[in-house]
Amino acid sequence: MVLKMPLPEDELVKERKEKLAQWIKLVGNPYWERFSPQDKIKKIREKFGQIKKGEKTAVNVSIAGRVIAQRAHGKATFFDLKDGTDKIQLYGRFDRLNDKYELLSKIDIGDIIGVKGEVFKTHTGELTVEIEDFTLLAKSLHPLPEKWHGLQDVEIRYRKRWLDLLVNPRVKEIFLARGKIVKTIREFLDKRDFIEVETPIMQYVPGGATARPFKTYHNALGRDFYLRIAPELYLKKLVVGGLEKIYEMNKNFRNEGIDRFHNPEFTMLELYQAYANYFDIMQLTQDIICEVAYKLKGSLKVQYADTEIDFSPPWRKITFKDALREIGKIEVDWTNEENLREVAKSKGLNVEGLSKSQILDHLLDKSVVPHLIQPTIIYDYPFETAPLAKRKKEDPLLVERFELFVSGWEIANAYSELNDPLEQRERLKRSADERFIDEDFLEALEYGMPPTGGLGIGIDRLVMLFTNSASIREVILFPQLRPKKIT
RNA sequence: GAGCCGUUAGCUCAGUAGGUAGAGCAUCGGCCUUUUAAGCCGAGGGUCGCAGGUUCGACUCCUGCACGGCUCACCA
Repeated sequence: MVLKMPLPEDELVKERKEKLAQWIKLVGNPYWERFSPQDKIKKIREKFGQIKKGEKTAVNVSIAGRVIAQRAHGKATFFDLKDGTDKIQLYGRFDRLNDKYELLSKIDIGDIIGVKGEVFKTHTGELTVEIEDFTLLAKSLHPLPEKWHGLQDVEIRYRKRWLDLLVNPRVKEIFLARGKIVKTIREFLDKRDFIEVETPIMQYVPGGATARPFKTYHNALGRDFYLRIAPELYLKKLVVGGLEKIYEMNKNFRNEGIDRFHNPEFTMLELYQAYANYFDIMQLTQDIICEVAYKLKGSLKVQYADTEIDFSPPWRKITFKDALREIGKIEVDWTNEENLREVAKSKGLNVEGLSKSQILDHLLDKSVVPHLIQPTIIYDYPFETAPLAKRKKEDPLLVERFELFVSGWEIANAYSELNDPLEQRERLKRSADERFIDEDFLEALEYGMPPTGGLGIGIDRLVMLFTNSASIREVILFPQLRPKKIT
């Protein structure tokens, strides 16, 4: 399978290559040029935005960026130049540039140039830099997508994200927001004395969840590895080691279906706090997400699609049992497996070959979760649904677990960690594939892990919510697509 | 994995009840020294996703395939 498409030698590319060759002959190799812009366009706009129409500033600036539009008028030419901060109009005139004006006509849309010149405002009120000198720094050998409609083809947008970012301003906004969300979370946790750690992505035993893993092979060690499906077990080993407040912003890999909520590699925040339980973690989750909303939107109300989501605390909290009954309209005694299966069937679920915990999950997913538009916490799950969670003292058939749902999706999953090593061994044996039991983890627990609260937040979905994105692919820079086969 | 929809110029899109294609932007040439989706005149650019089939003739109809989107299934 050929993954790389050769540059199509179409007319447009040929023309630009010829222009580059001409430029090298006349001026020199642009790729060797150096240019240190002293100014940023946004700053220039802030400083001079208010000057009058036709006013000249006598202030020279030096800026660099990409040409995104051109309007030639014979002996005068306008360009729009975009740097990392903003865009501004350039104006070049023959009687100022003389011989160099001819070179200016060799500049194409897409080229990266450095410019020195005076800031002024045109008669029509457009803040402009009059070109006194300019340098080509990189030639664009391909035409840019159209200025007005941008790049619409989602497939090209994802495969050639550089183009998407260049011409679709909203895309840049999404990823700036993503960066800000992640930064906000880090700052929040740092302030509360959490330590950021990194644990192995290549694991011998893929634990902490039950998704299908990706497999790989290490030559020198001569054995298989799995890409992690969750960092959970490693993080708890660190809690045993005395790191009492830790988090990892972790990429996970799950070998499952791809849809608008699932990418094979995705980002989670996982954190652990010793001497906390799931109620402490509920509070923490609420605090983190409210902080994100404030920092990003300046408000706890967020528009998603045609719904306003209000993160104002306290969030609705309801037990698993009540959620099934009140929201899902399901009356079931799940301690009676017969009854559970019957009820699930009557709700249209195909329960063939499903375990009890899977049926419980499906019941919740089908009948309850879609109704949870405003932030809702469901807590006290049947113990079968979470083999790493601690049982409730008052009702050992339940575990101290909660999940946060917003907009009908799961955003966070958390529990009081099971720290009884003997029970943990039993619970894992019962629920997991023998091969996938991490003995090191169990041994670590045997040394004694303090009572601990743990939390996982799906970062991609959180970013979807806060950027009003319909698909996870919109918030991942390079989402997974099939390689395009070229014959 | 299944169903539905999509794929036409570099980009955004029309189109043919079956007679081998158009526009705008971009590009090239000409005019134009304050335009800004600049304007005016002219030009080039397409194996209509790929491969078969039906037909005198397929971009159009049929089948298969590829890639993408949505829905479902799968999925801690």
